[in-house]
Amino acid sequence: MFSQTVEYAMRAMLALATGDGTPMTTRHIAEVMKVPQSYLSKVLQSLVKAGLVFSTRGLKGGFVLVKKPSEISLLEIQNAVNPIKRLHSCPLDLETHNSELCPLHRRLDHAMGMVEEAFSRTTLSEVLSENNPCPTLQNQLNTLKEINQKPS
Amino acid sequence: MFSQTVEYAMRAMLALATGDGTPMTTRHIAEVMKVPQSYLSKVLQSLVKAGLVFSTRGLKGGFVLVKKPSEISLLEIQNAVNPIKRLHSCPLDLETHNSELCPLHRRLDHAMGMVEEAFSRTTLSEVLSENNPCPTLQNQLNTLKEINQKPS
DNA sequence: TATTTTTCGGATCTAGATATCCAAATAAAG
DNA sequence: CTTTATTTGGATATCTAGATCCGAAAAATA
Repeated sequence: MFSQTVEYAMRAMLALATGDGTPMTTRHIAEVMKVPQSYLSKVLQSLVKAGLVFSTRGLKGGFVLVKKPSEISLLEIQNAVNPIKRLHSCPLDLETHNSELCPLHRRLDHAMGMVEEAFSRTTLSEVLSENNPCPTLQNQLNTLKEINQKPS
Repeated sequence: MFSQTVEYAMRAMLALATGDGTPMTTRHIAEVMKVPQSYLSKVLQSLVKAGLVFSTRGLKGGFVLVKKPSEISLLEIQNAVNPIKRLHSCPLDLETHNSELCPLHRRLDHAMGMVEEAFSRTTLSEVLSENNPCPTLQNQLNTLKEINQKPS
């Protein structure tokens, strides 16, 4: 139901949210978050264009978040790479600008609205703050933190 | 967010729900519901395979609902053509069969769950029963009823 | 300045969703 | 039995998401 690109974008943003302010490279994010590197490169470009991420080229370059993790919602990420298209008029008759939706599309739009709202209420820091018995993602993030702390 | 195929399937099921028990042809549904006929033909085949619709070939043939409109939910239609894939384990580590999801995928799965529930609570007859100031879909359905009533 | 590391942007490839077309099977009706 | 109307299923075409590759631009460092 959610595109693969959105999944990758959210993983990448979570990775960046564990950062310390120094740029994080595509390669690092890709390895730890298990995202195909060459495609992640495109996803990150979208996030830059959307204004969620700042990039610097060259040696010691990479990506950092523009805002604090507590100020970035899942909805912003979703909309940056794959905007949710809410319904404003019945697709059966696109020419009339009716303010009301038909019963079917009111239901469909309402479902999208629920997702939008849930995503808008969830921030990156909220996701990161949760202690979870399922270790998979947490492990990836911890690994990333260790890599960041080592000057290598 | 919802596939075009799901949209077509729901329109077709609504059309069939206005029927009187005599088979309705692909062409009729396609014209009134403004769905590409040749593609609708494939969508209807999916609905038949899923057991939601019964088909008869030949002259006077067409499609009828297997159950009453009040017993058919939007979720059944969605799942017939494009099943919602709930998350049961973190996609980052598919091998472990963890019962718990990581914080990110718990959120994503929860959003899908809300949609599933909303769709499961909505039946075709519920959608049809709503009076709506926006006429578009209602017009299509009324047109269809008139066509059905005429022996032509 | 030369070297190294990185993002950027364009070209391309692949797979799946969307869509079309047609011959074969099936059923009703003359 | 023939004709007509219909679904079925296969082949195929088109479009978009997902994914890869590479040269050019940019930045740090020696």
